[in-house]
Amino acid sequence: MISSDIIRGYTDTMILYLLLNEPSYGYEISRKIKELTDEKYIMKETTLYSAFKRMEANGYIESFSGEETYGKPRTYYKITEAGKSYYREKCEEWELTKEVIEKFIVKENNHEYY
Amino acid sequence: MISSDIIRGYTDTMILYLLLNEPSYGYEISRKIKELTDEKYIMKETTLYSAFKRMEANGYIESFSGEETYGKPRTYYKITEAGKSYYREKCEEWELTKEVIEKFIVKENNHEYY
DNA sequence: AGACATACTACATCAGACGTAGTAACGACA
DNA sequence: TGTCGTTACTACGTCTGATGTAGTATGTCT
Repeated sequence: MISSDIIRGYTDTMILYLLLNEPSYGYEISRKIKELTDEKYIMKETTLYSAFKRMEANGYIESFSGEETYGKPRTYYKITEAGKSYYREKCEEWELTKEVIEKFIVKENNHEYY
Repeated sequence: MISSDIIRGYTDTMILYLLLNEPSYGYEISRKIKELTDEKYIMKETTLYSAFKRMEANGYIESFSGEETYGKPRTYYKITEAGKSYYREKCEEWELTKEVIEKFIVKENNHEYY
């Protein structure tokens, strides 16, 4: 199980990735994250919905209400151009972050050497 | 430049890595991190020293005062067995975290496909 | 009727990273 | 002698993202 604090700063990226090709809504995104990660990461509802608010305020996503509903009426979100651009930045940043952190990580089978 | 919020949760790991083979102190660790990452990450003093406090409280490191000094007297830190064990856990966690996040990352040259 | 899935909102808390600021000892240099 | 640069910290406050707890509401399934 992953302590979600590590993921801090990448929840937005995860959501944006799932919005790249088509609009979606909270519950679906939540399910997709769970599936894609084989349940290794399950995003909390409050985390998800506060990410929506934050990202809409930042202009990365736009909401609209969908008609076809199962349960309560849904709010759909679509990614904006600013959102795509932000997503790309985060992907670049990730490569850098990974590079930095891995300087301080010893791979599993090498722990014996100290 | 890396926004340090991403690194959140791994500053302790970085410090522990540098303490694996020998005790060290604030300024030296700070320099080593800067060097190792080619200045891609520079740990802030406040971040570093509050990490020391936190980790000592958690029993991951132990402090002792060193004699040979240039400038003000130093506090040295050495890693404990609990610290080594925690470090190993963080390394494992990192592999998992990386795996999870990378499901949502598009590599640089593939951004054209959406 | 009650469980369960869907679809949220409100409010409070916590912790880690950071900003700002100040203290202090020593050497080097002018 | 003064002050600059390096070393070596401490104190305090702030910000933000993630989380906990709780509640509301609609529909389907049994």
